[in-house]
Amino acid sequence: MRLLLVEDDARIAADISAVLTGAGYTVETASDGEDAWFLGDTEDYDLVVLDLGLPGLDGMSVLKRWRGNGRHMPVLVLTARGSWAERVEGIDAGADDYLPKPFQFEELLARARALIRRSVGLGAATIAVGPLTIDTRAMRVSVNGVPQTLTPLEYRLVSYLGHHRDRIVPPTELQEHLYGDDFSRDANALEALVARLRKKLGAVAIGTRRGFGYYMGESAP
Amino acid sequence: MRLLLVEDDARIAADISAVLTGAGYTVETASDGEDAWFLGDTEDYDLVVLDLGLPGLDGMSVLKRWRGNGRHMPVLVLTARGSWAERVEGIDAGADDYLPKPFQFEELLARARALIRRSVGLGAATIAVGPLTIDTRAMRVSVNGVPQTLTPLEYRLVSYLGHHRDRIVPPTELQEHLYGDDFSRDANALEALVARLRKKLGAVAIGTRRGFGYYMGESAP
DNA sequence: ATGAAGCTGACAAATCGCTGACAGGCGCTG
DNA sequence: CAGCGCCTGTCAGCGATTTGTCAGCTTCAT
Repeated sequence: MRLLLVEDDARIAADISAVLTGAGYTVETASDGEDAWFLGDTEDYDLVVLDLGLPGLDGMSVLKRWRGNGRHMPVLVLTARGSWAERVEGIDAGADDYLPKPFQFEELLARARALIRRSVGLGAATIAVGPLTIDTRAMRVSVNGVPQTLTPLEYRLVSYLGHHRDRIVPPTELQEHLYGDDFSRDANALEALVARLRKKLGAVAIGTRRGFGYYMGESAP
Repeated sequence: MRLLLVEDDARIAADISAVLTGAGYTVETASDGEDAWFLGDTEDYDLVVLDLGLPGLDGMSVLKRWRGNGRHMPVLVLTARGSWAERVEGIDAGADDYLPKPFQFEELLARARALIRRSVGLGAATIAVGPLTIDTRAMRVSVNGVPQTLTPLEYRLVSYLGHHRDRIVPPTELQEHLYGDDFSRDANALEALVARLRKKLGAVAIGTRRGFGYYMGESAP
């Protein structure tokens, strides 16, 4: 299950992201309205968690634009407590549920589960890229039908690249996704991780475009 | 097995809850319609026991809303004796069974078992996984035909994993089903429980996928 | 040819899960 | 009510796995 988290406060975003990741979701984040709008419009998410107070384009406008463009993924809106006006406006704009801040993480998880279940049910659970099959429900990857044992971090990398197949993903984006904004790590950690993965999945599974990033599937010249 | 008990009279709720807990279920309670609706909408229960006379949102409306949102868990409704009108309305609203008050606790337990068994499918009272046999009616587990003595908590864990065989169950999900939404426990409690179980049932009974969760049955690489 | 970017194998650190021991709580019994 | 036994959570330590770091090597573009 793939989530988009839209939250401008980096610390809060990191916390929420950690909780959701821990619950088994693949989390991507956007910190301003433009980013959020672009990602929600071009990528497929199983759920969007949307904070309303954003720099640039505000959350409500982002939501309206998505719906206007026919994007129907469930959206969970984080509101200030008791802000009725916002809730009413949100309903009109197409929000599916609300969570007043501050909230318990357990409650966030519960609502996220409820929304995902209601909308997708089980959803398309596998992604196929070349010889690879990624089963997002069992969190398992097969090469030519042979299941592989991946570590959690390895799995997250494959999953992310799989969701962004045929696109070159810059290292910074991958680091952000894998490690959040914890910048303590050596840049080489990612390269080492890729090396280990290629050893398990075959060298062709992940491609490199020197100076730009990594990709799975076909990359344009 | 995780149950939601909806009952506004605190004394009655406590009694029923005690009986159900004693029968090996994890019971959570709601004392008004709003609570009940929210919990039933966001959490996964194997059965809901619903009293109709509630303050705030009444039981029948709660049930209708759940069904309207696509929530299909079995619901056992507690009605006043001989209230035919209620029964008919309840059937339309999506209730699965009725129990006229006052009732014997044994009857409540019998109906609860029946509903849960029916919903799990197969109607089978026993689950077989590898060398294990789980008799859900007697709440007993056998290894190669040899009955084992399990504590209530141990049984619930085996039972849950058995119902979800061949699937990796994340620790968070297990905690939720074993302990309800009581989040106070140390993460290690679950590990300790698994260790005790493996000692009784054999090390192979429960598998671990490091970083992902536990499973019973086939999920090996 | 040369420097930067990326790869790799070895090692070290951090993390995760397992286990045995212990203790508090609860119910049962005398 | 005290004493006992069982169930279960907590703690601390261990061992295995996972992940980060480092140093040296290869590859690629200019």
